[in-house]
Amino acid sequence: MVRARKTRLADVAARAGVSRTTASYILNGRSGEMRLSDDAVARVRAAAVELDYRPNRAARSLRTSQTRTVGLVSDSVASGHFASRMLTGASAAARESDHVLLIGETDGDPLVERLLVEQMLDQGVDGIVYATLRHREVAVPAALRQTRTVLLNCADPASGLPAVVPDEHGGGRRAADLVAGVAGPVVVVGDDHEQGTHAGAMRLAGLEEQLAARGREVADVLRCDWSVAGAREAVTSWWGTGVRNGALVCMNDRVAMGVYQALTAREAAIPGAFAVVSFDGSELATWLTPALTSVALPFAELGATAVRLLLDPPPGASRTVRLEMPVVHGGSVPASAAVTR
Amino acid sequence: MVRARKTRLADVAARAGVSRTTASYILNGRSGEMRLSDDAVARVRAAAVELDYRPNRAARSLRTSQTRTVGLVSDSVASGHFASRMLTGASAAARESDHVLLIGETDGDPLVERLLVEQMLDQGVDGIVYATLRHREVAVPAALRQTRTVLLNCADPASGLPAVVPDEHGGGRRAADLVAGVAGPVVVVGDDHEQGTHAGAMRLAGLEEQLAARGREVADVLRCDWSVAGAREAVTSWWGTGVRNGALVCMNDRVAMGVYQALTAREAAIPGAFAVVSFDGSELATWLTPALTSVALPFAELGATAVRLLLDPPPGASRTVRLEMPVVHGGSVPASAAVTR
DNA sequence: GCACGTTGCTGAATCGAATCAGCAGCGTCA
DNA sequence: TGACGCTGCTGATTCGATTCAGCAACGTGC
Repeated sequence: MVRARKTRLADVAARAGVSRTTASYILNGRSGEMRLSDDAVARVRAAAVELDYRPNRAARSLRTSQTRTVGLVSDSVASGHFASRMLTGASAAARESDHVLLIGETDGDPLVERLLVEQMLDQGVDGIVYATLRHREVAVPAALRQTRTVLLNCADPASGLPAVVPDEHGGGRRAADLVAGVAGPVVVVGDDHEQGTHAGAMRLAGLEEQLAARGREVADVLRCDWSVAGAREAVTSWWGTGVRNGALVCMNDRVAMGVYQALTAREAAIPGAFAVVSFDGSELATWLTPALTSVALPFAELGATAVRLLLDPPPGASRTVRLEMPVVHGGSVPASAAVTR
Repeated sequence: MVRARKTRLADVAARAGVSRTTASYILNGRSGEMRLSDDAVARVRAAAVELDYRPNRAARSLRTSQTRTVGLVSDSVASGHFASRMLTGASAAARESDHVLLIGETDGDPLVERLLVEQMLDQGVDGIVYATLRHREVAVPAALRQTRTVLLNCADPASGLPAVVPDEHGGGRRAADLVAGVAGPVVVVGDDHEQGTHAGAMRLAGLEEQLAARGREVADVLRCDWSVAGAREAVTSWWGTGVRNGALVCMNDRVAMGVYQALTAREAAIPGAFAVVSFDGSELATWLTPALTSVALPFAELGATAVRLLLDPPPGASRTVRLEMPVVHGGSVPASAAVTR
């Protein structure tokens, strides 16, 4: 806690033998806007280094009303096991642009949300990323109108705010490509049970579309919530239909874990009898045996993209950026089933 | 983006018919330090509400050199599947005290770490929480000396900085209590392979101590890294020793998952033949069948406690706060084995 | 030798809140 | 009536950087 008296701009200016004005312009890289001798520029630069000058952000913010600060408000992204990587990506991207990332969670409470947004606005954030744990529709709080906002992993059709989301539809098509060559029926496990969640419906739509393009179809959709137990039970009762091979497309990795449990208990071989593919690409996919082939949510990239979009908005940008969902290959699909485009 | 011209303290003062000084004292709850009429106080309060006055943080920070901002620097906490809850707890605790939480990750890169800490110091954070994904020893960067610092999930013996960590030793004793009544040998899966990691050694020490107190002992320690595959293989080769019942104490939930896979493949019943307990208490524990009984890392509490310790340091505080690891009960230990203290 | 343009800077105001030092006005008391 | 003390405030400065407007000093041309 030995904090020496900080050097101010005035100290640098004095040491370089120029005025604060001159020093300010030089250190902000705006010496071109003034006629300044190379000598003066060099002296100021040297003085800044020698004195280890670091501008006082509060003073700068007061003058410029910019804080080099980005807020990220979410329902519960930090609590999410995998979605928290959005924070990793977002904070890295903020750092790239010499900003810092402020985070806060509302846990879905609208009152907390309002207070949190106001708190961030009070702090003078340069913009806010509004994120959700699950890809879904939202209605953002009105206070967000007071600053620049980018939605992350969600959409607010009413507001028309720019958004960064995973390309669930494209992901569905990828899943189709993975299983198109598999013998036996293609069965989806876990329909879109969650109100307002985009993921399920869009993945399914992409899957069906691309399967159709390959002359295949979804034979069955097993209804269950997106949980291990739900999927296990769904597959267990479906087992009674007598199907003994095919492809099981799971709506997320937890569902796939339930599917593994159900199949393993019945000594059905993966990928021998059943190919299994999934969505999420979480670490869980690598823990299963065989490792699960999963169409991944690029969370870190999503977070980083949202922050970049907030800080340097491209001129005539499209309002919604959809990021590709890459396939993380495991061993749950027979190699022979791979269909190249 | 319709941002009306903000109301300043001067506006409030004018509307209330007092000076800025008076308004400032009243709005900061320091009217007691001055002799002020109840009437003036009421008028200022009313004016502030009517004008929706919100102090400019930059101006306040410039004057007071406090920012109501806390930094959290970590190696890769946000990327951790479960440890990211430290962020949840930390940001909630920050909000409680009208602070906001700044986060940044270094990914273990010392250069990035230095830059990140400097960036946060430049921002004028009121303090920094230095966190690690795994509970281990660290050597904090020198720049942290410039501000108040609390370590989270790590310790730096050299610095003597206050720290908040899980009570791994106590957790080990809890695990002992869970399995002390189980028939058959107590076997530990996953020794402390990671350099500088505290968790393994301390859990094991607590386990052995409490088992001894109950007249039991650790029969075997299976060496493996703390991964699903490592644990699965370790148990698989241990199977050759012919032991067909007992208790398997896993060093974390992923290890337990590997143990489940190995046991299930051999049709060894859990908890019938083998009781399984673990450490972490992550969501993974609930995904396994039967649900895993696990001694939990209270990540959210750890994060919250660290921030509280930073913001209101108790006077003669002990330097290291150890938080209890609560048991999350699943079905992987036979009910009869429970030993009450 | 004087007007004029260019070069190379500087002075002073500003952002908005916090805070120290001080000061009218009134009542009281001798 | 004048000294004194109390009440209830206010003026002016400060924090540190940004930025507009302006101005010496010098060279050049006529």
